[in-house]
Amino acid sequence: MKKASRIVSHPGVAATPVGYHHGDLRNALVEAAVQILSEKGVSGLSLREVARRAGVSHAAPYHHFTDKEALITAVCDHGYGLLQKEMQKGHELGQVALDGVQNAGIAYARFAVDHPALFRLMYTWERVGEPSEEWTNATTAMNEGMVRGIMEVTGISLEEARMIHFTLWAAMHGLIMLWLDGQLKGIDRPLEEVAYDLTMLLGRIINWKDPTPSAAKAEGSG
Amino acid sequence: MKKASRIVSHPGVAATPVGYHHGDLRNALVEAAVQILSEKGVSGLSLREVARRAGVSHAAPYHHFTDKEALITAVCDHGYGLLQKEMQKGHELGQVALDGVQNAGIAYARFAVDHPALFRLMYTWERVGEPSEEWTNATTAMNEGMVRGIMEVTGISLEEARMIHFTLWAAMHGLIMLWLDGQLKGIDRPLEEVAYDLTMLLGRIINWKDPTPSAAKAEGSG
DNA sequence: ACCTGAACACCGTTCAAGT
DNA sequence: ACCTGAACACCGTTCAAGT
Repeated sequence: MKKASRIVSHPGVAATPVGYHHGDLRNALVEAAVQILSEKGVSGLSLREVARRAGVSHAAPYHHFTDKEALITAVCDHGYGLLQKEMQKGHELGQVALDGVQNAGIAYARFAVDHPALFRLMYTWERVGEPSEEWTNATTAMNEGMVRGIMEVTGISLEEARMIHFTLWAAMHGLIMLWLDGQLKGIDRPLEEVAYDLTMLLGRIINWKDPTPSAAKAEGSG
Repeated sequence: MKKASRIVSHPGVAATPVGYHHGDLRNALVEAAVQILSEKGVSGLSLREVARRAGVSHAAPYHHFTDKEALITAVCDHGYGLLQKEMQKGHELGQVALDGVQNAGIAYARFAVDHPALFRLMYTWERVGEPSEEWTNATTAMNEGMVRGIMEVTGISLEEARMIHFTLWAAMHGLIMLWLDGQLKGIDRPLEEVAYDLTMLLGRIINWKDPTPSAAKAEGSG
Protein backbone atom coordinates (compact mmCIF):
# COMPACT_ATOMS: atom_id res chain seq x y z
CA MET A 1 0.00 0.00 0.00
CA LYS A 2 3.04 2.20 0.34
CA LYS A 3 4.87 0.77 -2.66
CA ALA A 4 4.26 3.23 -5.47
CA SER A 5 7.95 3.71 -6.17
CA ARG A 6 8.00 3.09 -9.90
CA ILE A 7 5.06 5.33 -10.74
CA VAL A 8 7.01 8.33 -11.91
CA SER A 9 4.87 11.25 -12.95
CA HIS A 10 1.11 11.32 -12.24
CA PRO A 11 1.14 15.12 -12.19
CA GLY A 12 -1.60 17.31 -10.83
CA VAL A 13 -2.20 15.25 -7.74
CA ALA A 14 -1.41 17.82 -5.11
CA ALA A 15 -3.11 16.19 -2.14
CA THR A 16 -1.18 12.99 -1.36
CA PRO A 17 2.06 12.64 -3.31
CA VAL A 18 3.03 9.04 -2.61
CA GLY A 19 5.59 8.19 -5.26
CA TYR A 20 7.50 11.45 -4.89
CA HIS A 21 11.07 10.28 -4.54
CA HIS A 22 11.94 9.86 -8.19
CA GLY A 23 15.18 11.72 -8.24
CA ASP A 24 14.54 15.08 -6.63
CA LEU A 25 13.71 14.23 -3.06
CA ARG A 26 15.62 17.29 -1.92
CA ASN A 27 13.16 19.68 -3.51
CA ALA A 28 10.23 17.49 -2.59
CA LEU A 29 11.26 17.85 1.05
CA VAL A 30 11.47 21.62 0.82
CA GLU A 31 8.05 21.75 -0.81
CA ALA A 32 6.58 19.47 1.82
CA ALA A 33 8.02 21.74 4.50
CA VAL A 34 6.46 24.81 2.91
CA GLN A 35 3.12 23.05 2.81
CA ILE A 36 3.34 22.02 6.45
CA LEU A 37 4.22 25.59 7.38
CA SER A 38 1.12 26.97 5.73
CA GLU A 39 -1.08 24.34 7.36
CA LYS A 40 0.32 23.98 10.86
CA GLY A 41 2.71 26.86 11.35
CA VAL A 42 6.29 26.79 12.51
CA SER A 43 5.59 24.61 15.54
CA GLY A 44 4.17 21.90 13.30
CA LEU A 45 7.32 21.64 11.23
CA SER A 46 9.15 18.45 12.19
CA LEU A 47 11.63 16.50 10.11
CA ARG A 48 9.62 13.35 10.52
CA GLU A 49 6.44 15.01 9.32
CA VAL A 50 8.28 16.39 6.32
CA ALA A 51 9.54 12.91 5.50
CA ARG A 52 6.05 11.49 5.90
CA ARG A 53 4.60 14.03 3.46
CA ALA A 54 7.28 13.27 0.94
CA GLY A 55 6.51 9.58 1.32
CA VAL A 56 9.91 8.49 2.59
CA SER A 57 11.26 7.13 5.84
CA HIS A 58 12.16 9.52 8.61
CA ALA A 59 15.85 8.84 8.03
CA ALA A 60 15.79 9.62 4.32
CA PRO A 61 16.14 13.42 4.66
CA TYR A 62 19.58 12.89 6.19
CA HIS A 63 20.86 11.88 2.79
CA HIS A 64 20.05 15.37 1.49
CA PHE A 65 20.44 17.56 4.55
CA THR A 66 22.93 17.14 7.36
CA ASP A 67 20.46 18.49 9.85
CA LYS A 68 16.97 19.73 10.53
CA GLU A 69 18.73 23.08 10.66
CA ALA A 70 20.01 22.52 7.12
CA LEU A 71 16.53 21.71 5.81
CA ILE A 72 15.19 24.84 7.44
CA THR A 73 17.98 26.88 5.94
CA ALA A 74 16.95 25.57 2.52
CA VAL A 75 13.30 26.36 3.21
CA CYS A 76 14.22 29.87 4.31
CA ASP A 77 16.29 30.36 1.22
CA HIS A 78 13.34 29.29 -0.89
CA GLY A 79 11.35 31.94 0.93
CA TYR A 80 14.02 34.57 0.41
CA GLY A 81 13.82 33.90 -3.31
CA LEU A 82 10.05 34.32 -3.39
CA LEU A 83 10.22 37.50 -1.34
CA GLN A 84 13.01 38.92 -3.46
CA LYS A 85 11.02 38.33 -6.64
CA GLU A 86 7.90 39.97 -5.24
CA MET A 87 9.78 43.02 -4.04
CA GLN A 88 11.67 43.30 -7.31
CA LYS A 89 8.39 43.23 -9.21
CA GLY A 90 7.02 46.02 -7.06
CA HIS A 91 10.20 48.00 -7.32
CA GLU A 92 10.32 47.88 -11.10
CA LEU A 93 6.65 48.71 -11.38
CA GLY A 94 7.23 52.15 -9.88
CA GLN A 95 7.45 54.80 -12.61
CA VAL A 96 9.15 57.29 -10.33
CA ALA A 97 12.03 56.07 -8.17
CA LEU A 98 10.30 56.66 -4.86
CA ASP A 99 7.19 54.85 -6.04
CA GLY A 100 9.40 51.83 -6.59
CA VAL A 101 10.67 52.05 -3.04
CA GLN A 102 7.14 52.32 -1.73
CA ASN A 103 5.94 49.42 -3.83
CA ALA A 104 8.80 47.23 -2.66
CA GLY A 105 7.97 48.04 0.94
CA ILE A 106 4.33 47.16 0.49
CA ALA A 107 5.31 43.96 -1.32
CA TYR A 108 7.32 43.07 1.78
CA ALA A 109 4.17 43.37 3.87
CA ARG A 110 2.05 41.51 1.34
CA PHE A 111 4.49 38.61 1.35
CA ALA A 112 4.05 38.30 5.11
CA VAL A 113 0.27 38.27 4.68
CA ASP A 114 0.49 35.60 2.01
CA HIS A 115 3.05 33.41 3.80
CA PRO A 116 2.91 34.22 7.50
CA ALA A 117 4.51 31.05 8.82
CA LEU A 118 7.23 31.08 6.19
CA PHE A 119 8.00 34.69 7.00
CA ARG A 120 8.13 33.79 10.67
CA LEU A 121 10.54 30.97 9.99
CA MET A 122 12.73 33.18 7.81
CA TYR A 123 13.11 35.89 10.41
CA THR A 124 12.68 34.37 13.81
CA TRP A 125 14.29 30.94 13.66
CA GLU A 126 17.19 30.99 16.09
CA ARG A 127 20.02 31.56 13.71
CA VAL A 128 20.36 29.38 10.76
CA GLY A 129 22.85 29.70 7.90
CA GLU A 130 23.20 32.76 5.72
CA PRO A 131 20.93 33.20 2.73
CA SER A 132 22.46 31.90 -0.50
CA GLU A 133 24.73 34.13 -2.52
CA GLU A 134 22.24 34.39 -5.34
CA TRP A 135 19.62 35.90 -3.08
CA THR A 136 22.07 38.11 -1.22
CA ASN A 137 23.35 39.60 -4.46
CA ALA A 138 19.94 40.29 -5.89
CA THR A 139 18.77 41.94 -2.71
CA THR A 140 21.91 44.01 -2.34
CA ALA A 141 21.52 45.25 -5.90
CA MET A 142 17.87 46.12 -5.33
CA ASN A 143 18.62 47.93 -2.11
CA GLU A 144 21.40 49.92 -3.71
CA GLY A 145 19.03 50.83 -6.50
CA MET A 146 16.52 52.11 -3.97
CA VAL A 147 19.13 54.14 -2.11
CA ARG A 148 20.31 55.62 -5.38
CA GLY A 149 16.74 56.48 -6.27
CA ILE A 150 16.17 58.25 -2.98
CA MET A 151 19.43 60.15 -3.44
CA GLU A 152 18.74 61.29 -6.97
CA VAL A 153 15.20 62.44 -6.39
CA THR A 154 15.86 64.28 -3.16
CA GLY A 155 19.45 65.37 -3.59
CA ILE A 156 20.46 64.25 -0.11
CA SER A 157 23.74 62.56 0.73
CA LEU A 158 24.44 58.85 0.27
CA GLU A 159 24.73 58.35 3.98
CA GLU A 160 21.42 60.03 4.61
CA ALA A 161 19.70 58.11 1.85
CA ARG A 162 21.02 54.90 3.37
CA MET A 163 19.65 55.89 6.74
CA ILE A 164 16.23 56.67 5.25
CA HIS A 165 16.18 53.37 3.44
CA PHE A 166 17.21 51.53 6.57
CA THR A 167 14.53 53.23 8.61
CA LEU A 168 11.92 52.21 6.09
CA TRP A 169 13.16 48.64 6.23
CA ALA A 170 13.13 48.54 10.02
CA ALA A 171 9.67 50.11 10.23
CA MET A 172 8.23 47.67 7.71
CA HIS A 173 9.86 44.74 9.38
CA GLY A 174 8.62 45.83 12.79
CA LEU A 175 5.13 46.43 11.49
CA ILE A 176 5.00 42.93 10.07
CA MET A 177 6.42 41.33 13.19
CA LEU A 178 3.94 43.10 15.44
CA TRP A 179 1.16 42.06 13.09
CA LEU A 180 2.34 38.42 13.10
CA ASP A 181 2.47 38.55 16.87
CA GLY A 182 -1.13 39.70 17.11
CA GLN A 183 -0.22 43.06 18.62
CA LEU A 184 -2.11 45.05 16.02
CA LYS A 185 -5.61 43.78 16.66
CA GLY A 186 -6.53 47.32 17.73
CA ILE A 187 -6.07 48.29 14.11
CA ASP A 188 -8.83 46.90 11.93
CA ARG A 189 -7.31 47.67 8.55
CA PRO A 190 -5.41 45.32 6.24
CA LEU A 191 -1.69 45.22 6.82
CA GLU A 192 -0.86 46.50 3.35
CA GLU A 193 -2.83 49.65 4.01
CA VAL A 194 -0.99 50.34 7.23
CA ALA A 195 2.24 49.65 5.37
CA TYR A 196 1.19 52.22 2.79
CA ASP A 197 0.55 54.80 5.50
CA LEU A 198 3.93 54.09 7.01
CA THR A 199 5.71 54.79 3.73
CA MET A 200 3.75 58.01 3.35
CA LEU A 201 4.70 59.17 6.81
CA LEU A 202 8.35 58.31 6.34
CA GLY A 203 8.22 60.10 3.01
CA ARG A 204 7.75 63.31 4.91
CA ILE A 205 11.31 63.12 6.15
CA ILE A 206 12.45 63.79 2.61
CA ASN A 207 9.50 66.05 1.78
CA TRP A 208 7.94 63.51 -0.47
CA LYS A 209 4.54 64.73 -1.59
CA ASP A 210 1.52 62.65 -2.50
CA PRO A 211 2.82 60.19 -5.09
CA THR A 212 1.07 58.65 -8.03
CA PRO A 213 -1.52 56.53 -6.24
CA SER A 214 -0.17 53.01 -5.70
CA ALA A 215 -2.04 49.74 -5.73
CA ALA A 216 -2.36 49.66 -1.97
CA LYS A 217 -4.51 52.78 -1.92
CA ALA A 218 -7.35 51.16 -3.84
CA GLU A 219 -10.20 50.72 -1.40
CA GLY A 220 -11.66 47.19 -1.56
CA SER A 221 -9.23 44.96 0.27
CA GLY A 222 -11.24 42.28 2.01
CA MET B 1 21.06 12.99 47.95
CA LYS B 2 18.01 14.65 46.50
CA LYS B 3 16.12 14.84 49.78
CA ALA B 4 16.61 18.41 50.98
CA SER B 5 12.89 19.06 51.27
CA ARG B 6 12.75 20.32 54.85
CA ILE B 7 15.61 22.78 54.54
CA VAL B 8 13.57 25.90 54.09
CA SER B 9 15.62 29.01 53.57
CA HIS B 10 19.39 28.83 52.97
CA PRO B 11 19.32 32.12 51.07
CA GLY B 12 22.09 33.43 48.86
CA VAL B 13 22.86 30.13 47.19
CA ALA B 14 22.19 31.05 43.59
CA ALA B 15 24.10 28.26 41.87
CA THR B 16 22.31 24.98 42.56
CA PRO B 17 18.96 25.42 44.26
CA VAL B 18 18.10 21.89 45.34
CA GLY B 19 15.46 22.33 48.02
CA TYR B 20 13.58 24.98 46.09
CA HIS B 21 10.03 23.79 46.32
CA HIS B 22 9.16 25.21 49.69
CA GLY B 23 5.92 26.87 48.77
CA ASP B 24 6.56 28.98 45.73
CA LEU B 25 7.43 26.48 43.04
CA ARG B 26 5.48 28.52 40.54
CA ASN B 27 7.88 31.44 40.72
CA ALA B 28 10.85 29.13 40.99
CA LEU B 29 9.84 27.61 37.66
CA VAL B 30 9.55 30.99 35.99
CA GLU B 31 12.95 31.99 37.32
CA ALA B 32 14.48 28.72 36.16
CA ALA B 33 13.02 29.31 32.72
CA VAL B 34 14.51 32.81 32.56
CA GLN B 35 17.88 31.40 33.52
CA ILE B 36 17.69 28.70 30.87
CA LEU B 37 16.75 31.30 28.29
CA SER B 38 19.82 33.39 29.01
CA GLU B 39 22.08 30.34 28.89
CA LYS B 40 20.71 28.26 26.04
CA GLY B 41 18.26 30.47 24.20
CA VAL B 42 14.68 29.74 23.25
CA SER B 43 15.45 26.36 21.70
CA GLY B 44 16.90 25.15 25.00
CA LEU B 45 13.75 25.90 26.93
CA SER B 46 12.00 22.61 27.71
CA LEU B 47 9.55 21.93 30.48
CA ARG B 48 11.63 19.02 31.69
CA GLU B 49 14.76 21.13 31.88
CA VAL B 50 12.87 23.79 33.80
CA ALA B 51 11.69 21.15 36.26
CA ARG B 52 15.22 19.80 36.61
CA ARG B 53 16.59 23.25 37.46
CA ALA B 54 13.90 23.79 40.03
CA GLY B 55 14.75 20.42 41.55
CA VAL B 56 11.39 18.77 40.99
CA SER B 57 10.09 15.93 38.87
CA HIS B 58 9.15 16.61 35.27
CA ALA B 59 5.48 16.23 36.13
CA ALA B 60 5.51 18.76 38.96
CA PRO B 61 5.07 21.87 36.77
CA TYR B 62 1.66 20.58 35.73
CA HIS B 63 0.37 21.37 39.19
CA HIS B 64 1.10 25.05 38.58
CA PHE B 65 0.69 25.42 34.83
CA THR B 66 -1.77 23.61 32.63
CA ASP B 67 0.68 23.58 29.76
CA LYS B 68 4.14 24.39 28.53
CA GLU B 69 2.30 27.21 26.77
CA ALA B 70 1.02 28.46 30.13
CA LEU B 71 4.50 28.47 31.64
CA ILE B 72 5.80 30.41 28.66
CA THR B 73 2.94 32.87 28.97
CA ALA B 74 4.00 33.45 32.57
CA VAL B 75 7.64 33.87 31.57
CA CYS B 76 6.66 36.34 28.86
CA ASP B 77 4.55 38.28 31.31
CA HIS B 78 7.51 38.44 33.66
CA GLY B 79 9.48 39.87 30.75
CA TYR B 80 6.74 42.36 29.88
CA GLY B 81 6.94 43.63 33.44
CA LEU B 82 10.71 44.11 33.29
CA LEU B 83 10.49 45.85 29.92
CA GLN B 84 7.65 48.08 31.07
CA LYS B 85 9.65 49.19 34.10
CA GLU B 86 12.75 49.98 32.06
CA MET B 87 10.80 51.98 29.50
CA GLN B 88 8.89 53.81 32.20
CA LYS B 89 12.16 54.78 33.87
CA GLY B 90 13.50 56.15 30.61
CA HIS B 91 10.27 57.93 29.84
CA GLU B 92 10.14 59.69 33.19
CA LEU B 93 13.80 60.63 32.98
CA GLY B 94 13.14 62.87 29.98
CA GLN B 95 12.87 66.52 31.02
CA VAL B 96 11.12 67.50 27.79
CA ALA B 97 8.28 65.31 26.55
CA LEU B 98 10.01 64.20 23.38
CA ASP B 99 13.14 63.27 25.30
CA GLY B 100 11.01 60.91 27.30
CA VAL B 101 9.74 59.29 24.13
CA GLN B 102 13.26 58.93 22.82
CA ASN B 103 14.52 57.48 26.10
CA ALA B 104 11.71 54.96 26.20
CA GLY B 105 12.54 53.89 22.67
CA ILE B 106 16.19 53.42 23.49
CA ALA B 107 15.27 51.53 26.66
CA TYR B 108 13.28 49.16 24.42
CA ALA B 109 16.44 48.45 22.45
CA ARG B 110 18.59 48.14 25.55
CA PHE B 111 16.22 45.58 26.99
CA ALA B 112 16.67 43.44 23.88
CA VAL B 113 20.44 43.71 24.25
CA ASP B 114 20.27 42.72 27.91
CA HIS B 115 17.77 39.88 27.47
CA PRO B 116 17.90 38.74 23.85
CA ALA B 117 16.37 35.30 24.30
CA LEU B 118 13.63 36.59 26.58
CA PHE B 119 12.80 39.31 24.07
CA ARG B 120 12.70 36.70 21.36
CA LEU B 121 10.36 34.55 23.37
CA MET B 122 8.11 37.50 24.17
CA TYR B 123 7.69 38.55 20.57
CA THR B 124 8.16 35.53 18.36
CA TRP B 125 6.61 32.61 20.23
CA GLU B 126 3.74 31.36 18.11
CA ARG B 127 0.82 32.92 19.88
CA VAL B 128 0.56 32.56 23.55
CA GLY B 129 -1.96 34.22 25.86
CA GLU B 130 -2.39 37.95 26.23
CA PRO B 131 -0.14 39.86 28.59
CA SER B 132 -1.64 40.34 32.04
CA GLU B 133 -3.96 43.24 32.69
CA GLU B 134 -1.49 44.92 35.00
CA TRP B 135 1.10 45.15 32.27
CA THR B 136 -1.38 46.10 29.57
CA ASN B 137 -2.71 48.98 31.64
CA ALA B 138 0.70 50.36 32.53
CA THR B 139 1.86 50.20 28.93
CA THR B 140 -1.33 51.75 27.60
CA ALA B 141 -0.98 54.61 30.07
CA MET B 142 2.64 55.15 29.13
CA ASN B 143 1.88 55.11 25.42
CA GLU B 144 -0.96 57.56 25.83
CA GLY B 145 1.39 59.80 27.78
CA MET B 146 3.87 59.70 24.93
CA VAL B 147 1.24 60.47 22.32
CA ARG B 148 0.00 63.37 24.42
CA GLY B 149 3.57 64.63 24.77
CA ILE B 150 4.11 64.53 21.01
CA MET B 151 0.83 66.32 20.47
CA GLU B 152 1.46 69.10 22.94
CA VAL B 153 4.99 69.87 21.85
CA THR B 154 4.30 69.85 18.14
CA GLY B 155 0.69 70.94 17.99
CA ILE B 156 -0.27 68.20 15.54
CA SER B 157 -3.52 66.26 15.68
CA LEU B 158 -4.12 63.28 17.92
CA GLU B 159 -4.40 60.97 14.95
CA GLU B 160 -1.13 62.17 13.55
CA ALA B 161 0.63 61.94 16.90
CA ARG B 162 -0.62 58.36 17.19
CA MET B 163 0.76 57.57 13.77
CA ILE B 164 4.14 59.04 14.65
CA HIS B 165 4.25 57.10 17.88
CA PHE B 166 3.26 53.94 16.10
CA THR B 167 5.93 54.43 13.46
CA LEU B 168 8.56 54.85 16.14
CA TRP B 169 7.36 51.67 17.81
CA ALA B 170 7.42 49.70 14.56
CA ALA B 171 10.84 51.01 13.58
CA MET B 172 12.32 50.20 16.98
CA HIS B 173 10.75 46.77 16.99
CA GLY B 174 11.99 46.05 13.51
CA LEU B 175 15.47 47.29 14.30
CA ILE B 176 15.65 44.97 17.29
CA MET B 177 14.28 42.01 15.39
CA LEU B 178 16.73 42.45 12.55
CA TRP B 179 19.52 42.78 15.09
CA LEU B 180 18.42 39.61 16.90
CA ASP B 181 18.31 37.84 13.58
CA GLY B 182 21.89 38.78 12.77
CA GLN B 183 20.92 40.91 9.80
CA LEU B 184 22.75 43.98 11.04
CA LYS B 185 26.27 42.63 11.09
CA GLY B 186 27.13 45.16 8.40
CA ILE B 187 26.63 47.82 11.06
CA ASP B 188 29.42 47.74 13.60
CA ARG B 189 27.86 50.05 16.17
CA PRO B 190 26.00 49.15 19.35
CA LEU B 191 22.27 48.70 18.91
CA GLU B 192 21.41 51.52 21.31
CA GLU B 193 23.32 53.96 19.13
CA VAL B 194 21.48 52.91 16.01
CA ALA B 195 18.26 53.18 17.98
CA TYR B 196 19.24 56.71 18.93
CA ASP B 197 19.85 57.61 15.29
CA LEU B 198 16.48 56.18 14.36
CA THR B 199 14.70 58.39 16.86
CA MET B 200 16.59 61.40 15.57
CA LEU B 201 15.63 60.67 11.99
CA LEU B 202 11.99 60.08 12.85
CA GLY B 203 12.06 63.29 14.86
CA ARG B 204 12.49 65.14 11.59
CA ILE B 205 8.94 64.28 10.64
CA ILE B 206 7.77 66.61 13.37
CA ASN B 207 10.67 69.04 12.93
CA TRP B 208 12.25 68.00 16.16
CA LYS B 209 15.60 69.68 16.49
CA ASP B 210 18.66 68.38 18.29
CA PRO B 211 17.42 67.51 21.77
CA THR B 212 19.24 67.69 25.04
CA PRO B 213 21.86 64.99 24.48
CA SER B 214 20.59 61.68 25.82
CA ALA B 215 22.55 58.91 27.49
CA ALA B 216 22.89 56.92 24.28
CA LYS B 217 24.94 59.63 22.62
CA ALA B 218 27.82 59.28 25.08
CA GLU B 219 30.70 57.73 23.18
CA GLY B 220 32.24 54.81 25.11
CA SER B 221 29.88 51.89 24.69
CA GLY B 222 32.04 48.75 24.50
C1' DA C 1 24.15 6.20 -4.53
C1' DC C 2 20.03 6.14 -2.08
C1' DC C 3 16.92 4.43 1.23
C1' DT C 4 15.10 1.67 5.39
C1' DG C 5 14.23 -0.10 10.35
C1' DA C 6 15.74 -0.41 14.69
C1' DA C 7 17.76 2.01 18.30
C1' DC C 8 18.92 5.93 21.46
C1' DA C 9 18.22 10.00 24.06
C1' DC C 10 15.30 13.47 24.35
C1' DC C 11 10.52 15.84 24.68
C1' DG C 12 5.24 17.09 26.28
C1' DT C 13 1.50 15.11 28.63
C1' DT C 14 -1.28 11.97 31.52
C1' DC C 15 -2.42 9.28 35.44
C1' DA C 16 -2.43 6.23 39.21
C1' DA C 17 -0.24 6.33 43.41
C1' DG C 18 2.07 8.23 47.39
C1' DT C 19 2.50 11.86 51.63
C1' DA D 1 -2.80 20.01 48.41
C1' DC D 2 1.32 18.85 46.29
C1' DC D 3 4.52 15.80 44.28
C1' DT D 4 6.44 11.36 42.02
C1' DG D 5 7.35 7.36 38.60
C1' DA D 6 5.87 4.89 35.01
C1' DA D 7 3.81 5.15 30.67
C1' DC D 8 2.57 6.94 25.99
C1' DA D 9 3.19 9.19 21.69
C1' DC D 10 6.02 12.11 19.70
C1' DC D 11 10.77 14.10 18.20
C1' DG D 12 16.02 14.51 16.15
C1' DT D 13 19.82 11.70 15.07
C1' DT D 14 22.72 7.62 14.14
C1' DC D 15 23.95 3.37 12.07
C1' DA D 16 24.06 -1.16 10.33
C1' DA D 17 21.88 -3.22 6.67
C1' DG D 18 19.58 -3.64 2.29
C1' DT D 19 19.06 -2.60 -3.21
